[in-house]
Amino acid sequence: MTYAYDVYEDRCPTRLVLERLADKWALLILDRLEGDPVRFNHLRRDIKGISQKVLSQTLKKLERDGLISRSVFATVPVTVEYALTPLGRTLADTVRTLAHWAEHNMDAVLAAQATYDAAAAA
Amino acid sequence: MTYAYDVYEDRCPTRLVLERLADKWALLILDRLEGDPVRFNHLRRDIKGISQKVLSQTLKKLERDGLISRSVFATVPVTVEYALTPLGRTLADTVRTLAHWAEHNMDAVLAAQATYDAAAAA
DNA sequence: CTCCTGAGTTTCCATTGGAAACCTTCTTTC
DNA sequence: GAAAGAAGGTTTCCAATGGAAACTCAGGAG
Repeated sequence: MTYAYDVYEDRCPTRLVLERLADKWALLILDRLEGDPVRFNHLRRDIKGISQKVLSQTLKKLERDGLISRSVFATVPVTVEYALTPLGRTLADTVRTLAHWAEHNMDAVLAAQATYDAAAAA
Repeated sequence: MTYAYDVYEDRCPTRLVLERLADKWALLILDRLEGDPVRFNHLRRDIKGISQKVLSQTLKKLERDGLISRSVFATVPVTVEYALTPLGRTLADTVRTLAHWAEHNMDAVLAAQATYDAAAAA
């Protein structure tokens, strides 16, 4: 089965979706949302280094694309929970693998960098 | 088994690797390099819309991290081939899944966007 | 001579990203 | 009753990144 879409094509709408996923913050957010829903400030604390602006922007884009859902609860102060949608859940395994690949292969990457830099300096 | 690295931590070196992978051009390049080695201008033509500057920069970074290899052949004009390294090959399945997820789910994403935009306009 | 190809580098401008301050509503603390 | 705090953002500003296009260099081909 072939698809009408081709991510190698400029101007294909899939490119826009790829740009959404090919973002370090988006990947970390999707990874973090596996499991129970998480509140805004909880995400902000867990994903160290993300700014509120970028977190807010990224959540909005992921919600628009149907990957996550946003639920508001009328508590005081108001509580907002984010969670993966069924569509977002289809990405969970892939995102987890990619986001954590670095943790498993960091030593190999560091060794490669050292070799490369040594050769470049020579 | 746990790892010394944690991609949720700011300042963890894995963050740098995640930033490398979380890039639309890097993903498309890695995906395209599955299979036989590919030359610079061939990549440029296949990955529509990439500029020479960004292609060159991205290839250099991926090479430094040990994910791809660069081979120069003394033809005229000189030929340069890029290929996945064994380390890069460990990412092949994940990258392919992520890069092509949009192709398989584009209709669902477009529907979600339409719903979101309609609700926002109301 | 001039043009063409492969593999880049350089230049320039527009968009994006991060840091930090600000906003709003309600509650608790002094 | 003034101030501070928590939740969930928005706004502002500057620096870094991204894309478009031109330029480089070497060696053929016409």
